Amino acid sequence: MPRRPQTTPRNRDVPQERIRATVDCIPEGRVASYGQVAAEAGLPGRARLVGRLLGELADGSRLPWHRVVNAAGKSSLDPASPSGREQRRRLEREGVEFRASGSIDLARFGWRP
DNA sequence: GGATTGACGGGAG
DNA sequence: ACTCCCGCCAATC
Repeated sequence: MPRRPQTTPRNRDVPQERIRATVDCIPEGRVASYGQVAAEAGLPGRARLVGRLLGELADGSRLPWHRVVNAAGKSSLDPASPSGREQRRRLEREGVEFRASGSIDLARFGWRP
């Protein structure tokens, strides 16, 4: 019987491509949670896959990775790290406001597809 | 090939 | 708001 390839290089990229495409859909000035991105990509419950993917993006990626935050409306990066500050800088430039606690009001800035 | 590790999430207490 | 716990699963030890 022909064996069903489980994790060949080709089909490994399918979920990743769906996630990429979804992140690319988040409009300026809006944020989406990892779980939301996963669900929109047709991969409910796979929030961690979104996080892993974004973590592996090359520096020059044009994907709007900064528009993805966790379900609490906060960045999952260390705010003091270069990428953490970059994320906030980019979001603020798009008009996203941060509370003193560092969280974002998802009711106002959350992406509603 | 088992155990650990996460840019996560939701529920319970 | 916070801790603990469990489900999730590809990558890495």
